[in-house]
Amino acid sequence: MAATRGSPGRGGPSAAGGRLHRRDDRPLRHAGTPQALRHLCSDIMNFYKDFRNKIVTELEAMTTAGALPAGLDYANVKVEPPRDPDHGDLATNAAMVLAKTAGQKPRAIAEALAERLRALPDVEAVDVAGPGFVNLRLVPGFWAHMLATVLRSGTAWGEGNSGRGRKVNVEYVSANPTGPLTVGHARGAVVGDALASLLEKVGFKVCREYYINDAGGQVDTLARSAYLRYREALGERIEEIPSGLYPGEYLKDVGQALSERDGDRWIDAPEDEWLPEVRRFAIDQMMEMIKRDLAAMGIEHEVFASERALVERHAVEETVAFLESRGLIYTGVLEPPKGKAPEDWEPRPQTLFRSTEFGDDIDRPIRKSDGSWTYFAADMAYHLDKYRRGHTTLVNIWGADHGGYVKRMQAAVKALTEEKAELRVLLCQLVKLLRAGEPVKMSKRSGNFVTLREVVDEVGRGVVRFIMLTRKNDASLDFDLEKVVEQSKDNPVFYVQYAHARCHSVLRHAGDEVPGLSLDSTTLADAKLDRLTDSDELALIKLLAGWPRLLEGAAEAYEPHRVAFYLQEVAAAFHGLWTKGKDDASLRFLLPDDPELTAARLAMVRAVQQVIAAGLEVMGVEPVEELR
RNA sequence: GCGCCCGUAGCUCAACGGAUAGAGCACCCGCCUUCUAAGCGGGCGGUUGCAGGUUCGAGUCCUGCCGGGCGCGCCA
Repeated sequence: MAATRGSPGRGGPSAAGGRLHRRDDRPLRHAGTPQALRHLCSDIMNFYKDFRNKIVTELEAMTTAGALPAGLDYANVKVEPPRDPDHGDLATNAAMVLAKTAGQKPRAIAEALAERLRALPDVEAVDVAGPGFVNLRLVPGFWAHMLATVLRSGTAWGEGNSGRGRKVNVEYVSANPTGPLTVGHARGAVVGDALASLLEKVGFKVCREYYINDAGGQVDTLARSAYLRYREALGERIEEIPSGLYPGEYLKDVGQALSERDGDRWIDAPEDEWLPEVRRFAIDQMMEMIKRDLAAMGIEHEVFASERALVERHAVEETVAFLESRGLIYTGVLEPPKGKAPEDWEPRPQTLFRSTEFGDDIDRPIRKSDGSWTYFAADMAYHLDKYRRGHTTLVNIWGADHGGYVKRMQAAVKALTEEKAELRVLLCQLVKLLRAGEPVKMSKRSGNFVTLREVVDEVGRGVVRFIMLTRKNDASLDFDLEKVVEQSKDNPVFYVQYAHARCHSVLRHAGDEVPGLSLDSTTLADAKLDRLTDSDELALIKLLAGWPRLLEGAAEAYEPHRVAFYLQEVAAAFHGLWTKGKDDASLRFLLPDDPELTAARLAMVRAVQQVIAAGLEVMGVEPVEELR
């Protein structure tokens, strides 16, 4: 029953090995196309990149001047925020990285570089610290400028173009059409959907996809189970659901609907007559239910791919023929697994795919003994199909119980695409559903699990989506139905939403307390933003300025949960400032005696509100404007 | 037995190969005449499971152990 792909997960083992590396941005040649414009835009918005370019330029100048040898590799030169804000706004490791090949001491390179960087615009101070870090502090005016940029960019703030319009296929949920979605599926659903949004946000063309496993034995079981309910709907008394069939009560609806459509047409028919039709009917009903449940979560897939359709159009044969032509299919006998009860084991010749040639541990069977294809064979055909539709970056979101399936699928993708496509798999760990600390018992309706719908109906879709992103996907997650609706700082959903609502609260009051101010963000961008000088105000603005970088990093690592953590940081910084205004009235946002400063403060508040809203949008959570 | 994932404060978890490993909870001490105290500030708390290795630098990468989870020929 766990036989679905959508279990909870893990974030990315392959995070380090992914092919989504951003190359250094080249100077722009043609500014005519929208893409080029966007590229230019992203360089300006992610100021870390901008400064990295400037620093590399200075390093090249040092080479020209003879201070550094030629032919240095700048690939490892990084520009990033220092961990400790006291060290400045930007730090670079350039001197330490280049020291060895340059044959100079890191501190010496650092000093020379620092001297040059001091001359750059917007740079207030540069110093060398530790083993050779070069720390830059930027002028306050730079942050005022950044804040204005945030406001002028509006909801587009943070969008980047590291994806360069490349296609990415994200396959997620892909639950078997044998029952309603469960809480376990919810995690994969949310992780996949948020990842897709994240990738879109940085410029990938994303296809959201669902693979319907409608060809195996499980859907025959579904058909037989539904048939029983059909007879029940026609008045027959069903004592007990035989073991091996699905007992879930949701199938009563299917039986009822079938009886209404077909009457008693199948009641005396032999199984081989009714099964195909009942199966199709039941699958359709299940998929409608699943789509409704996904819609309740705000999830909509672009493509629903059917395993049965692949089989019926002989795509599997075609796929296997391709592999055969490459000499990758053979008949052989596998070794018995060690350490596993070998009781019913007997050596048996099987049709095998040489997945070991592509990194798998053993070769994998592609045919069952009844001659039909294994799930794996069909899945290979499916992945080839994705590739042929133009996707060279494939992402699958699976439950952790599918971990053993990853290598063979990656091997298959390598073989089928001749290494032109890459498959990355995110495994989602289990979700433990609790209520006030106690495990929640199974649901009768689903037959086994608490359904996603039940949970969404109880706590709301935004809460489900946010909580599912509060852990890395490879860590298990406790979902406590009581805690997640608690209105306290312990509840991250509430905490972030509260910050957003507080922003709106301030903006609502602004008109009364300081009349005549425009609250429009582009107007606020023209406020005297250099009047924001408090260290916590600047810290907040710097945090907002880091949103593009956060997005790019999260997308590159395939870790949508980082957005949730970032929003908690923004919320904390904002709540902190709020309370600071309680202690020190001069730090209040609304100051009737100083409309100019008020406008600047409101600009900051508006920017916080915008960034939180943008982050929640990536997560698929609706921001609330009021919490009372 | 083999493969994959995980192991960080008492608890739940962060940390882009970087500087003195960070939050929250719990515990202790503070902050509401004022924009939502549904909040904020401070204190306490660590040999990042163990041992090696690579690196200028390792919680992060590599190897080996220990502990936990998942998986391991015709289930999907």
